[in-house]
Amino acid sequence: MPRPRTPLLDRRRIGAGALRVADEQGALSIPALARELGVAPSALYHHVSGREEIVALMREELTREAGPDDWDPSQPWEPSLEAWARSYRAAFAAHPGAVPLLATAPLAEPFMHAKYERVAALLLAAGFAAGQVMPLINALENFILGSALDLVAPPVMVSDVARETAPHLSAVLDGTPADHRRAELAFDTGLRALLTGFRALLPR
Amino acid sequence: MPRPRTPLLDRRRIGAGALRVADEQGALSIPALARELGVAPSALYHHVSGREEIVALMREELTREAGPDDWDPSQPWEPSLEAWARSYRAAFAAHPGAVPLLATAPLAEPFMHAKYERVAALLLAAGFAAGQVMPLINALENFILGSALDLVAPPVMVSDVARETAPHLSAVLDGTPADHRRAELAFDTGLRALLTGFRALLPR
DNA sequence: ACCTGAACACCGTTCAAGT
DNA sequence: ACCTGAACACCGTTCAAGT
Repeated sequence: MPRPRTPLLDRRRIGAGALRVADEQGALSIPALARELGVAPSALYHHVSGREEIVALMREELTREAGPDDWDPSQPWEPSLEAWARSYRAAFAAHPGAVPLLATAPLAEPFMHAKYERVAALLLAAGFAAGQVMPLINALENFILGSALDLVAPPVMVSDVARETAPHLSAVLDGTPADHRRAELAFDTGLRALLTGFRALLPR
Repeated sequence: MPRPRTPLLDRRRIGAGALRVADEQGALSIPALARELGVAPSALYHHVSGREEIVALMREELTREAGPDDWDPSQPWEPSLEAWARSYRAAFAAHPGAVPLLATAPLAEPFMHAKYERVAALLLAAGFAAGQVMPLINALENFILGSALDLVAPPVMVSDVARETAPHLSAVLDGTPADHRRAELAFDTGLRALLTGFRALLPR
């Protein structure tokens, strides 16, 4: 059935479909995506330039699902920035299978400008110098990206032999959760530390 | 020439060769690696189980190049931890083309135990609680990983149209370097903030 | 034990043909 | 404009054969 009266595909559907495929299979292939969308692989190339653009559409869809950042700009900067970081990471956490594909580049696409604009306004209003703001956002983003990858990291296993040669490592690992709370704890710890460090930069 | 008297390949050479290929081509393929090493692609499978293991060998080689962490354990924890983080990231920075391949998982391989052991010992000696140490290391590692990816991130471009809709973003971008110093600055800023935040966790 | 060369299934992309 | 089906170059991996 060539040329259906109402198009089977559009960029939005492609992005969302790719995200589903990556979620289910832990990887993305064009044939798998075409199957998911009920079309032939070649049909996709009428809407996107190639695989790379599909991944960009996945990022766009992910951001959409993260929801609007509707935080109140009159609120204090710290809880607002924290909420932004958490929702950003939560969006990744909702798609663990897609993380290795998506967390390899910051969401520096045009549709992200609105988000950056609000964060920049927030930090400027908080009293940070203009030259400080972008590095701060950048650093926080790096931490979030790395923490997203940490969501799908294999657990650190210390073998019994290593127990003798690495007593301190063994000791600190014993006191650390091995399940999903490990990554949560690392994220919480780092986020808190970053915010504390940011606060110390403000004039008093 | 099958079965040379002295083997053409070993795991060490494979890891180093793969790193060179990724550096030069920005990607790794088995045929390209085989060409680099002067063998047939199938020869590789006598030494590694597959592509995934080759990437693991690349990480191993990267760590080797980062050099031994020979910091003095009697030194204060903060400059030592900072030096560790910087050398870790510098290893990535030396192989920008390989970063997307390598920065997707923490170096949680067995050969990393020695490194973790020393950092754990350092932080315990500094007075951090046993339950705090692993989350701290984990958080720092996430930041380093994200910062490594940032090394190869496309520059954030704000078009002229966006200038009107995103005045704050435009303002803070004007005060930020667009070249390689952008990523340096973000890393320095985040690292400093993290260390400050860590310090605040210590009992006084 | 270590390498080659042929072979296989699969992938991303292109393009002529159909409506 | 939008989809199909055939086709192409390429990739990761396997395996029999050679020393």
